[in-house]
Amino acid sequence: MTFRLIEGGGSSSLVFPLFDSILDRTARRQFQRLLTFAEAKRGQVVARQGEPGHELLMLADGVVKLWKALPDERRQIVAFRASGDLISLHRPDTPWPVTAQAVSSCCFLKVDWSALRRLAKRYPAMDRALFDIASDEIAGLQDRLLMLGRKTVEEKLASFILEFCRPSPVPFSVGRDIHLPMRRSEIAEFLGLTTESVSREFTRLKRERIIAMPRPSRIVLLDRPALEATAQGSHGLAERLPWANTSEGLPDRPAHFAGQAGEFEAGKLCKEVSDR
Amino acid sequence: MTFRLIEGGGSSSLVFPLFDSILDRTARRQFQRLLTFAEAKRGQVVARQGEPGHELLMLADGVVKLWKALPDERRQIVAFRASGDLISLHRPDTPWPVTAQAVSSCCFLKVDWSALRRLAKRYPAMDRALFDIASDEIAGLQDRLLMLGRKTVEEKLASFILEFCRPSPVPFSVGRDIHLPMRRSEIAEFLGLTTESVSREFTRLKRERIIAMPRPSRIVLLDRPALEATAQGSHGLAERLPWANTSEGLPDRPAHFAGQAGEFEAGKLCKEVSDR
DNA sequence: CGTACCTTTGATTGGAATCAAGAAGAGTGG
DNA sequence: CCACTCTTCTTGATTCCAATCAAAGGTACG
Repeated sequence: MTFRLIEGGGSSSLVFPLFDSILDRTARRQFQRLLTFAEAKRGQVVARQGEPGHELLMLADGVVKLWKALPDERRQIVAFRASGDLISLHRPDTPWPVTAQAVSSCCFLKVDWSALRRLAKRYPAMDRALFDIASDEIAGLQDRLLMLGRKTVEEKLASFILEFCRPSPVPFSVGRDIHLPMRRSEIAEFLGLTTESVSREFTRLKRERIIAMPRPSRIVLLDRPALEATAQGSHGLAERLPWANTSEGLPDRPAHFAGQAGEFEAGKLCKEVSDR
Repeated sequence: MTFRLIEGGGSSSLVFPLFDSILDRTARRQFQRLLTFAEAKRGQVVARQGEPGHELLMLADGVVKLWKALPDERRQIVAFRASGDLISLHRPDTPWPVTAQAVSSCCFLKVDWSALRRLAKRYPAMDRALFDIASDEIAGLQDRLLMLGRKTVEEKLASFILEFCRPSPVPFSVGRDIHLPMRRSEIAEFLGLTTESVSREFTRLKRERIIAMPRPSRIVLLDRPALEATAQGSHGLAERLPWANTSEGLPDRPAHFAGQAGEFEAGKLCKEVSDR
């Protein structure tokens, strides 16, 4: 996939997929003037947890990892970012909630939050777009919670591999040959595992002809359905409970609400409640 | 804490903490007209994963759990919601990414997303408020990822207890006596553990005089500092590495960027990149 | 071509899950 | 108010999956 940051001609300048569709010609030009360009090499810390976060960072090329750590050296990678992604979504007035570090050579664009908000005042669609992006991020994080909390090693790794070949504008793929820019230890820190477990599971998938690995950083999908089945937890092939009936004793009702109180009328309904 | 939904008089109507501060008198009245009231008893499903999510739900009283499940019955509770919270933040046009189920008797308010967005067009501050809320949600989820991926049983439970006594307008507390509306199994599904592990750990904290439990659903904090230390992973009391020096071989630089290219000038910088 | 890091593989340990009862609450109806 | 029942919570014994410990290939890079 080719990502063209800014065209030389200056005519049909594709600023950033993010705001491109919602801004008109004038706004895009204004937006561009706010941008600052920056680069980082593998390993470099782009933003540190706790530091003030006045700027919105947009990754133009490369891969970045976002992580948090405990007092000892245990680390959890919270997300990987690829071209086109915003690096982090946090309130302008709050410090960075994570540390952002380059996994491969990166270049990105910076915008000052205050300037962006001034612009957003005239183009409210920007705020809505930001909310939509944040919502997608939330949905992704929720999926990852399920993965971290409940999946086994094999399910975790299968999910991981699939996550990086899913959308059409694939971040790391060339044909059916996927390039993994991150190290085993980084995959492990993303999945809540150890390097050894990741490695062992890669070998197992290789042995079972589900993937091939010409070299450690390169993956070829041989049996995508099998990988998808593994990711969802079809261990051997048994146990396939219809998961609808697991709701602890509650009648499996189709409707949303049973209480379904009538329409709410302002000033009429006076409901005072205290917790317990 | 007492939460007054709508005052009878109709004068100083406190709609919802969420939008109350950013809307003027007129807007608040308009907003109120959009609201619908609903209730749910313990165990009831309020919204089901996959169903269309045209409505924004705001919890007025009670506790709700949001969860996802794997094909087998493994479940992960993604969040608990208490009075004043939005139940879920997802794009208006997408289905519910989680299932929302009442943990205790609840009542809440519903707003149709389309109507809300129409209103937001005239009061853009609403969109910004939504983004801020979503950002907070993201930060919380990131913390939870670290917890699920890297913390031990004792650290998880300590974190959990602290999470429900932190903010001043405490959701479930009365004085120093905290009421837990959720069952052990629900705590386990939240922490990525089993019921037994949760129970065992509660007993351990009790034995070590860090908490007391007059009855299973009631907790008294006896030694908050000890609990906080446990939550952050101070096992015995040893190992207290300065975590700054863990960055894999990268010089622990204070600055953000080394590349720090000069100002970006539109139409001048033409950078074309392809992944690898 | 050597060196340093990364990855893989093997042997062993350990922590949380699982399996299995028992104890304590909560709710019900007499 | 008190049996009776059902659910939830606690505790114990055992198993098993992934972490840890340890060492031997591979890869990349100067």
